[in-house]
Amino acid sequence: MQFSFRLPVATHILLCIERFKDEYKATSTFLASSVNVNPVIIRKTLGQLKAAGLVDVAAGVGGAKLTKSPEDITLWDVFQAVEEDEDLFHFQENPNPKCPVGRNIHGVLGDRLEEVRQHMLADFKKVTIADLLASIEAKEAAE
Amino acid sequence: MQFSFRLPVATHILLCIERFKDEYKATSTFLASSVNVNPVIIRKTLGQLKAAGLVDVAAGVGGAKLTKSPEDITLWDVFQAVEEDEDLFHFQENPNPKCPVGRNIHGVLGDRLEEVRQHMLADFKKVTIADLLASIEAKEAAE
DNA sequence: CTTATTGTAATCGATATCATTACAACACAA
DNA sequence: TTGTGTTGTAATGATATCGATTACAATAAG
Repeated sequence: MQFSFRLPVATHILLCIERFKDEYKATSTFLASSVNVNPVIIRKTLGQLKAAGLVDVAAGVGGAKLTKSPEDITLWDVFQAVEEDEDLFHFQENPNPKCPVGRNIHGVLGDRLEEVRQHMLADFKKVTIADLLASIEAKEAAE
Repeated sequence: MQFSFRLPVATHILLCIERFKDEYKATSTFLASSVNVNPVIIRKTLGQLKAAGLVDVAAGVGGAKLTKSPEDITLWDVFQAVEEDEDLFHFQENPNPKCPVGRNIHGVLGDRLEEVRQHMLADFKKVTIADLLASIEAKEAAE
């Protein structure tokens, strides 16, 4: 069980926009060629990033730009933009209310799992687009 | 995007086995009536917990028992028993190798996300079946 | 008006999950 | 030995989600 491609794809998009901002217009076709997914997927994801206020997309003329500096965009922003804000795990809707375990498990286990999720979100906040771009440049320079 | 029912169901099973160990034989039918899923799901999950060494299941005569004390079983054990040990997110298989972002994103972003996953697993280790049972008893006593 | 692009809907195939039925294997008791 | 209750497992079906793809109206600029 895994999360979908969406966070990695959205992150890839933001990195490409920033990395090539002075060289290429960031159209869905251009971005699709780096990520290697269908341009429609790029447009949908770009739509989510736009709704979250992370990018501006030029209708008609084409191209996307970041609305903030890459130091100010974290994986948390990206995750919130492309994933539903929901529990980490599914819970059985109707456990047996006559069983002490059944009638309390959602509350008790759900609380613990929500804490885990909050830690995960806090971790996401520690990583910025600028960090990732710096790591990429470092790797490029290394070899 | 969420993880499946499996961790909550498996946890529910372990809690019921322990909670009712002196009152009822923990058959798949009995457990199914508390969790409210099909007994076959219980048997499959019980099979995973058995493979992970967390329970003994009596073939033929029926019933399951914990192999360790509930203080020594954590959500990490349960998670490992029922979920694949894989990346948290899918990555695009073939990003463009001619693009500096495309050829480095898996390495760079994958590393950060793996750290997040390790933190999540560490969080799971902090919660035991005994903790959860204590919380349930506390809730029961409260009202 | 032409051109390139975005935004969006619709459809398709693939995959995963859980529910359910069915049945052989098994352990124990009468 | 036979009967009963149970486990282990295979097979099937319904449902949901995801990503790929096609299609096309709306948009902006020359």
